[in-house]
Amino acid sequence: MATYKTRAQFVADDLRGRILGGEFKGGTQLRQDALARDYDVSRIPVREALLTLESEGLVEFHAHRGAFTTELSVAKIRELFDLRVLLETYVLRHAINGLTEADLKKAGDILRKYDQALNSGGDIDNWSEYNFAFHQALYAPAELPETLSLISQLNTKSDRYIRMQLVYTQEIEKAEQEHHGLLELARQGDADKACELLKTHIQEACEGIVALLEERAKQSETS
Amino acid sequence: MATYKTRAQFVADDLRGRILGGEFKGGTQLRQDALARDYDVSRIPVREALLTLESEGLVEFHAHRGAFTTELSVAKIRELFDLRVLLETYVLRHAINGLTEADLKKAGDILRKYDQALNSGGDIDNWSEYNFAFHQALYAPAELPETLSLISQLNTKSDRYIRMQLVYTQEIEKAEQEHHGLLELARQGDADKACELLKTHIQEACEGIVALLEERAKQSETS
DNA sequence: TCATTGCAGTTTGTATACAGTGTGCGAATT
DNA sequence: AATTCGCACACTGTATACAAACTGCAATGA
Repeated sequence: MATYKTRAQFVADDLRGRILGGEFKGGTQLRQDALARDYDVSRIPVREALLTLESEGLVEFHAHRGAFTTELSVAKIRELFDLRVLLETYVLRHAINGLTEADLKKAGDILRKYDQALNSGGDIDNWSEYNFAFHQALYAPAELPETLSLISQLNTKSDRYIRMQLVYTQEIEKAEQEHHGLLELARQGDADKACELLKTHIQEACEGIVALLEERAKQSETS
Repeated sequence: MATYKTRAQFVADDLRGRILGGEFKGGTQLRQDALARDYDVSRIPVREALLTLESEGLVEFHAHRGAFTTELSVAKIRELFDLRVLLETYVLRHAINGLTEADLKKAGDILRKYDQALNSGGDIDNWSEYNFAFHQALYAPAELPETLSLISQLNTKSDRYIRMQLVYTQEIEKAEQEHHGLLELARQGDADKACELLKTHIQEACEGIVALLEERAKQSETS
């Protein structure tokens, strides 16, 4: 969370993007030496970056065998999304109370920017950022930084799968509509309905991912 | 979470204990060189340990100025305890459904061991471990590993303050009684009452800590 | 007197170097 | 032919070494 950029942090940020972007499938070994050559740094900042990613749950260390990208089971994905429902409805409820015009405008601006990017054929990397930015903007007025940090953690862990779903299904438009709905309910101050919508928003994404994963599992069985 | 022990992990574990034990007050600088000499290792594992502790929220890095122990504001403490209520009642509810005799016995055993340690004048370090072990035993049957991990995070962040409260007030006996009550309600399968008790158990601890901190703030003002 | 600049000392962040441990392949044995 | 042993290689984990950056103090100037 430090505001400055060490080499280690640069590597961590870039590597996170590569993992979330799907460049490394689950369980692949990340060799420190190779990564060090990739980024033209020594292995020390690479190790530190890997440790950071370990704490984020994207990577696991094994004794004297180094770091491997993690892969989530369907059960864990379900658990993560259930947690997201629990925590995000919790903050949304808190946020809606103290929502100002400025907050609504900010969230609306992000949403509009995102609409534009979408219409002009924006790609997935941007989508993740916009999606996260919108949710954060909506949650920020709750002034619960620790909670937001937890939510951010959960998102990081599941982001790979969300992107996967977006690539293979056409869920983006639907998510977009739900975002507009969410913003409208927030504007009206209807916390119950907003939370209900948020809940189904998250749960449907989860089910989409699970369906996709199980279909894949079947395919690799028969092949 | 790797199961093996590198020097870095040893340092991290020990240092965590020292921070939580109150050896370093909030905001004190942790010099890598000094720690390296302390543990008779080079600065590399020390740095890695500090990075681990940073991800746990016990330490903060500042640009070219190294690591400092963090200090929580009253608002953040309240937020953390509110989160604990939310997450712990959530898992307790799930756990109570699938609770077996073996689970109850395990939790009971821990509680008994803890009673013994308490009667023979056990100290605070042990208390933290026992307390955590008891809660984990009670929550484990929920089979929600990610959730338990989040709860564990929250506990780590607030553990310093819990210990402080226990040192300065005589809350241990009360907590102990509540633990027994919790176990009994779990045995009866009364999720509602158990969650209610857990909620007040956590909230009262929070209020105790906040009262203590505010008293201290007043004292340092007048002095 | 107070602010500003420059320098020395200290500490971090990283590169290089090295020792220990796991891995995989081939030889030897049954 | 299959299994076990051993050796060479590869990679990790850590120590040492070095450069950049920050801190604090002293000297200078207004």
